[in-house]
Parts: sequence; C-alpha cells; structure tokens
Amino acid sequence: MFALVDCNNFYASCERVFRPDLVGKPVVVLSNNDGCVIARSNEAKKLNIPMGAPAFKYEPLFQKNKVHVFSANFALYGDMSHRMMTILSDFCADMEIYSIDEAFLKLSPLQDVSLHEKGCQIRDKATQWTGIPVSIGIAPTKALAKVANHIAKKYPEETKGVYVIDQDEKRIKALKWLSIDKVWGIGRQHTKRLNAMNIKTAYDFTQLSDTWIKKHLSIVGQRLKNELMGIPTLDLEKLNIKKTIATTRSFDENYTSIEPLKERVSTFAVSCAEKLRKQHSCCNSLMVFIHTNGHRPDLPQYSRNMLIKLPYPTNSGIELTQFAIQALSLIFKTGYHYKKAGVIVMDFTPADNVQQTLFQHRNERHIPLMQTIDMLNQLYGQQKIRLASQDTKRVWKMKQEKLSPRYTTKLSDIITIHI
DNA sequence: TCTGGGGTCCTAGGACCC
DNA sequence: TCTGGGGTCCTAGGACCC
Repeated sequence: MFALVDCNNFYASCERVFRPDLVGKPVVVLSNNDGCVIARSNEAKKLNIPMGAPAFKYEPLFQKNKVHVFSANFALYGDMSHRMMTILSDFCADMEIYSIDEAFLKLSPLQDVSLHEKGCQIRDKATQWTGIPVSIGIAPTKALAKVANHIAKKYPEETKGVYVIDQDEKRIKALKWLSIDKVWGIGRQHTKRLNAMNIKTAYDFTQLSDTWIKKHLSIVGQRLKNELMGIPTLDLEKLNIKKTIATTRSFDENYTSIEPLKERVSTFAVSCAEKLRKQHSCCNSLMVFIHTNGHRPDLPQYSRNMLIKLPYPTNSGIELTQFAIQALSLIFKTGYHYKKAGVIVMDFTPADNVQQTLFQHRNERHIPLMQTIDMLNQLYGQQKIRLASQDTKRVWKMKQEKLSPRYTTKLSDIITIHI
C-alpha cells in the first residue's frame, strides 16, 4: 500500500510553528518579490483569497480581515521540509520525496496495527515533532493515495486527517465523489475536453475506453486510468538527480540597459553552477532568456531565449557566467523594459566522468577553486565569495517586506523564550 | 506602481542513416 | 502506369505537477 503524506498549507503552517499566536488566524505567504499569494491557511482560504492572487490587488482585503502576510522564507521552509522527511523516513525507508511538502511511503504488510492506525501514528509523530499538521491518504496505488489524501483534507473532522481506501466499494465511492479536475494529472486543458464529453468525476474517467484515453491523453492518461482502477502502475521514484536546473527571477523595477541584466544573469549562472556541483553534475547546454512585463500590454513586448551548446561540459561558475553573458549579448535589444530573466542549464553528465574534447576543455584549475568557494560560502554565508561581474555592492534587492526570521537556520534568528 | 519559481514527461515532425 | 522499408536522434511545443 502507498501512503501519501501531505503537509497542510505547508508554507503558512511553517510560519505558524514559531508564531503560535497565529493559530486560528488567516495567514498568507507571498511569492518572491512579494508578488502573489502562494500559500494560504484554511482561514485565508475561507476569505476567498485565491491561489496566485496578486498581493497589491488584495491589500484592502488583507487589511480589512487582519490577514497576516509573510514574504516567502524558503530557508525556513526548506529546513522544516527536511525535518519532516527525516521523521517520515524513520517510519519507512521505502519513500519518495515527491515535493517540498509531500512524500509517498510504500508500506509493507502490517502485523500489529491496521493501516488506519499506522497512518494515525505517522500523523501524530510528524505533527508533534515538527509542529506542522499533515494529512495522509493510504491506498493500493499512488493515484488512489492522492484521492484518499483529498478526502482526509476535505473532511478533517470525520477522518482526523487519515483516510484509507482498501476496499473496492470505498474506491468507487471516492472516485464518484472526486470531480475530474481534482484528479492528479488532469489539469485545465484535459478538464475542458473531458467536461465537454460529460465526464465530470474520476469515476466517469475510469469508464472511458483505453483507445480513447490513449489517443487523447497519451500513455500518461492510460497509466492514470489503471491507477484509479486500483492496478498499480506507478512505482516510487527515488532518483533525485535533476535533469534541468534553473535560476530565474522577476525584477523589482524594469531594466532598459544591458548592464544590470549582465549582473543578474551572472548571478543566475553562478547559482546554477552551485546547484550543479551539489548534485555532482556538469552541464553541456545553457539557456538564457529575457522578457518584458507581460502584464503591461501598453508597453512594447519582447521575449527571447538563446540556447547554447557548450564546447565542453562544466560546472564552473566562472565559465558558465562567460557563456551566459555571451548568450545574453546575442539576444539583448535596446528600447524595451525588461522585467524578468533567467538561466537554465541542461544536458548533464556526471562531474567525475567528463568526456574531454580534442581542442577545447574546461579549465581544470576551476575545480579546486569552486570547491573552495563552496566551502567558504557554506562557512560564512551564501554569496560571500562572488564574481566581480556580480552585484558586489549588494545593490540588488528582492522585495521582501514581510520576511519572518530564519528561526532554524540562522544563529542570530533563534527565538528567545522568556520564562 | 505592483502579477513567482522550479520542475517532469510525452508526442509529432523533421533530418538523418542504411 | 509504376518510385521501399526500417530505423535513430533531436527539437519544439504542450500537457502536467508542486
């Protein structure tokens, strides 16, 4: 059986762990730049604040309802996630970390307790040890575990946050209850098409013919149907090596010249290189993109990307920066207000198994240099060592007006308790 | 004034090979 | 009159997830 453990309103719950005074009150967390709402407590959801709501448009509603607003604090969320996953892995080594706030556990047959009791044990320990409430769905397939999780979340009173689908009647009842757009793997486009055919629930979906599903939703849809029918088709995926890595940001203001863009792109390339080294990969291709603000149709729009094949695989921040700046220079045009840029690296090879080429290869001396930079940055704080092309004067700032302390990852931010 | 960031997988079609 | 058959690799685009 698969158990899906999902943290409730994860980012909002993280903010509450060290602010117990906020329990029962509406809390929202904003995206980078304090742009839009990316997490909401149940109380905030009840105020009809949608996911992705632009913060500036909802400011009056926040004020009126005393909504507690936070800037995204990914240092905190990442650390809390790590704590959660560590606790879950104690219960079950056979685990897939599916996202920052979700994990699938593969439960082996239990002797002493029922599945439901097991789920309750996991829920209690996870919540007590991290302070974050979780919901758990247990079922014979991953897609059905997702369905069970939905039920646990939707009916916290009745289920106490744990729901098990272990009989066919329960499976069918659940599928008839779940509307098609809530099914894992069915997004907006598929919903539109299915609704047009009068397919409204997950159950309706399982009644479609294999041929139709395969033709219109490809093999992915076929797998989903199997899973919903209770036929295990998807297994845990444990390989955690990424296939693409990106660092992209919107800017607080618009840039019209290439200089500030060069600085941003350098910083993004350095960040990609760091992430590459963390997973011991080198990349063979790099893409840079820039674009104007799509929400301003009154301004001239421009959007381009440039993908370059590197002459040799590398994870050196210096080399990637050089290539990224080259790419940027090729696509930059004056006369536009740039709002966003990014660097994406792809086409990886293992760092310890790099194929050399005859004429050009990476600067080997960068390897120990990057190790030293990584070490210093880890010791003295992120980006302590930077390239000269980066923002050495710390001019660039993300809008983060409501940032909470880094309670768990910064010594000076640890809370003091007065007794 | 102000609207996020980071991923995965699949398919069709073109270019190429013998 | 009539013009084969069987592959691989790559890319862009579309769908999805959190």
